[in-house]
Amino acid sequence: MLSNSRLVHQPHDHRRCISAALTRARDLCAEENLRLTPTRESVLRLLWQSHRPLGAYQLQDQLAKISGKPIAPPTIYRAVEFLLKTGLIHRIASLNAYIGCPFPNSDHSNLFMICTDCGSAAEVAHSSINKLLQSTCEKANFTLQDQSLEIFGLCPNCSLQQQENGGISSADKDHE
Amino acid sequence: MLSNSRLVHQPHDHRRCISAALTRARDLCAEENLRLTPTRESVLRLLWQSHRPLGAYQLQDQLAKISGKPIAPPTIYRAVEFLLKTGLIHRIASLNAYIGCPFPNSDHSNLFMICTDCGSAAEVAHSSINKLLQSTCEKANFTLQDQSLEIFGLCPNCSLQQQENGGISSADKDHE
DNA sequence: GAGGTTAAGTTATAACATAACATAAGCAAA
DNA sequence: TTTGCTTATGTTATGTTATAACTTAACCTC
Ligand SMILES: [Zn+2]
Ligand SMILES: [Zn+2]
Ligand SMILES: [Zn+2]
Ligand SMILES: [Zn+2]
Repeated sequence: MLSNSRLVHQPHDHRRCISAALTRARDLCAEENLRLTPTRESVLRLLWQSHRPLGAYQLQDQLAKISGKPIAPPTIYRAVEFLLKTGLIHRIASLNAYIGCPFPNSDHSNLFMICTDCGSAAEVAHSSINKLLQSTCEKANFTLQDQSLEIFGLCPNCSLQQQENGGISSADKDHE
Repeated sequence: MLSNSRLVHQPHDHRRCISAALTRARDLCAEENLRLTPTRESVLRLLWQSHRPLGAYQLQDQLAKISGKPIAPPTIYRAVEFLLKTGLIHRIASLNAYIGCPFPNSDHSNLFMICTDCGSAAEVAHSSINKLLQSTCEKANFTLQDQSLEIFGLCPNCSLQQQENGGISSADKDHE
């Protein structure tokens, strides 16, 4: 099981997450002759500012602030489309939001563990889940093409806090 | 594994699907003292007209046609909200669409097998997937609350047709 | 630097969803 | 059977997410 759950949900040097992601992105684009333009790179960087998924219009606001000029929705959606296609980010359908992929180019489960309290989302690549789904599909004569697995609950941090103080939200706390 | 995949993807007397669903709904609402009003029942019936998920505005159009008067979005969303809360339907996040639940009141996987060709969606309750997810969450100290599992591919029918004629879409064919 | 290709800017609008407030229907007790 | 409470619906407006269509600019190749 390839998981970044521990990393996401524990204090860590998040600058390293960001720089590693950007390096991976540059390498991958160089290899495949794709253009990681300034806009695309900015959107990717924004998505790596935290381990929480961001919506298109949050990206729009933040990019406008950074670049000091108004940004129209298509600009964001085009960057997002590119990053999705190259596998550098994922879309989380139940949130209408996007998040950086910690292991592009590897095998994927498209499984996300999303905290309903703090909003963080951890991607998990889990080969036994993939196998189980695959065999389920085979039994049903269903030709599997893609999957979207989103599970909701309390991340380790928020679980602990719930137990400790009886359920006071930590939604505004940040644990990058 | 409790699956209605076979039923969904094979020719069957679909009137029985509809009437069974409505009977279940009436019983369930009677038991729990909930009001299955005409609007709510109409929306449920519309969602059972086929095994394809319908969006809110498709429901709006169709309900308007049936009732002979314009219907505003809130009417649909309220009915949908009620049916979701009572477990009679599900939302399919990646499609922004809704579909009737074939086994309300049972244990759920919230797992849908969605055909990318004909659009049909079959719900599957799969205890080993649930167990696997549960144990995965436990290992990660993640407190599972809810899940949304959507897998995409070709249903048995469309798989066959692809093999036979080399990939001509059957999106406009109906196999209720 | 001409010409093709890809990306970004711009404007408008489609598609999905909810807020807020007014009205009506259902129901239980006075 | 009126009163008053609760729940459901009607109505209008608006918020949120996503894309269409067309123009301009940047990039790359020859
Ligand atoms: Zn990924
Ligand atoms: Zn959390
Ligand atoms: Zn169900
Ligand atoms: Zn099909």
